[in-house]
Amino acid sequence: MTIEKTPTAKEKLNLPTVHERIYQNLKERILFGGFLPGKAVTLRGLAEDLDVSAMPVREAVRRLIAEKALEMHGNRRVSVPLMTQESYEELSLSRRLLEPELAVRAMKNLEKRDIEELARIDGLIDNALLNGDVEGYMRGNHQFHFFIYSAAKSPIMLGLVESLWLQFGPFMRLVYGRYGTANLEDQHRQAIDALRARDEQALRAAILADIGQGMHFMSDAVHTR
Amino acid sequence: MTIEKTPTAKEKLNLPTVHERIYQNLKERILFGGFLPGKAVTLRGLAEDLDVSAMPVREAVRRLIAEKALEMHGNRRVSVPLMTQESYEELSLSRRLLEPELAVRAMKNLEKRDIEELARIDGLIDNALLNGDVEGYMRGNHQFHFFIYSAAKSPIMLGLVESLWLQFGPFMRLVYGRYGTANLEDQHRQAIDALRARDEQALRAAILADIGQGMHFMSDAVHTR
DNA sequence: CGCAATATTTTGTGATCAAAAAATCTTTAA
DNA sequence: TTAAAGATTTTTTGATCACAAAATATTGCG
Repeated sequence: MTIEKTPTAKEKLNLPTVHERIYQNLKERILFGGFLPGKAVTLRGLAEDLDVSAMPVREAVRRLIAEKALEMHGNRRVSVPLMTQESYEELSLSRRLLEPELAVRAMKNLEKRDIEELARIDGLIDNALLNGDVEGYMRGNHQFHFFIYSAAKSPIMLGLVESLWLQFGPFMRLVYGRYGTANLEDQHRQAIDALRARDEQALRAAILADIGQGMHFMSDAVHTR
Repeated sequence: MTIEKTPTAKEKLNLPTVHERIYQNLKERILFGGFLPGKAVTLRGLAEDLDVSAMPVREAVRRLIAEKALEMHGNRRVSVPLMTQESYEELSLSRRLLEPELAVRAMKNLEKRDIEELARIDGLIDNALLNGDVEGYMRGNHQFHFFIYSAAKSPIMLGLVESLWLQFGPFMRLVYGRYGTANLEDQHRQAIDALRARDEQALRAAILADIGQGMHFMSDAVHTR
């Protein structure tokens, strides 16, 4: 009988390194509202919160800086970036350039049951909207888009788009927290229909429309200050 | 009389931190041919080469991994990524989506004397091509493009494009090193003309043509293996 | 010779600490 | 009271080390 290597706790949870775990933790908070724009971030502070040494926090934070999810100032302080009109405009344009393309590339890989899964996620989003559950909406919306984009099997473009989402996450949370989710309507159905029909043009239009609504909502906030 | 703080060597050279200096060093090597695809990179090895401790090397390497300039494998080893047909295709598409847009955004900020500077850089490129100076060509080409793109004052899009260039740099160097630069023709003049005429459509076409030639040259190499 | 088992070396990871830089608080003088 | 000067604290940065995991080299056996 061969001796089975007993899986360590690490392996069970699929969390190979500490800095990776910290990275995922921080990324979630940035994407779904744990960190608001302007929030100061210190290595020591995070290390104490998360009960680890400064080293893995350092690696996770530097990675997020490289991904533009955090910002390092001239004085070496780190914070969650504020949204400016210029940044907002660039993010919006970049999304419109990349995301429809990614969706089209995904289309040929999305089977019937994948589209059912998307419909299920869309149901969760509707629910969150009804309940005014901002975090739930943001999680669902992210899941919906990246379920599609991941199917494109285009890791380079996916990485570009992930960086964009990290950059507007905190601001989006701020806006929805202030104005609520009541005015949001679910724009995902057209995308689902387009995927079912395998209609490339309709899919592009649907993704553009969805980006348009989300970003337009933020556009108001960035202009009125 | 006030006591002037004597500027340290660091400040003179504008190299605030060690890891920043290492980062710039590695980035140059990746962009212009110091590192070829597949090359293994170790923290201790680089630290010894550069005569610093492992720590700042670690930060620089992790940053480059986040920017997709280096690749970390499942076994935690780091290397310069190999080019695959899929990667090549994604890089090409991403460039075609982003760079013309960036050039158009730059156009309104490029004055007459900026365009003269571009013509000067283009002259250097011609020279390098004549002399079969691969590194000189790559440096000039990079300088030409990023002189334009930087004028767009669009840091987010610029960051996306920088990541793309880091990803094809090593492979481009490999290809040009193998096939020479004789077959390359200078495609920059149309871009300069379009900028002079402030013709947006012509500028888009010129940037697309330049991307097309550079990437097509690599395309041959990635298919024939 | 071929191949599996074992030993050695190499390498990334995480903790700890000293030094430098920046921010904050305190003091002092007009 | 206010603002500049000085002292204190906080924070990042870089070096060093122990440890674990992976790769490589060595040994031993058929």
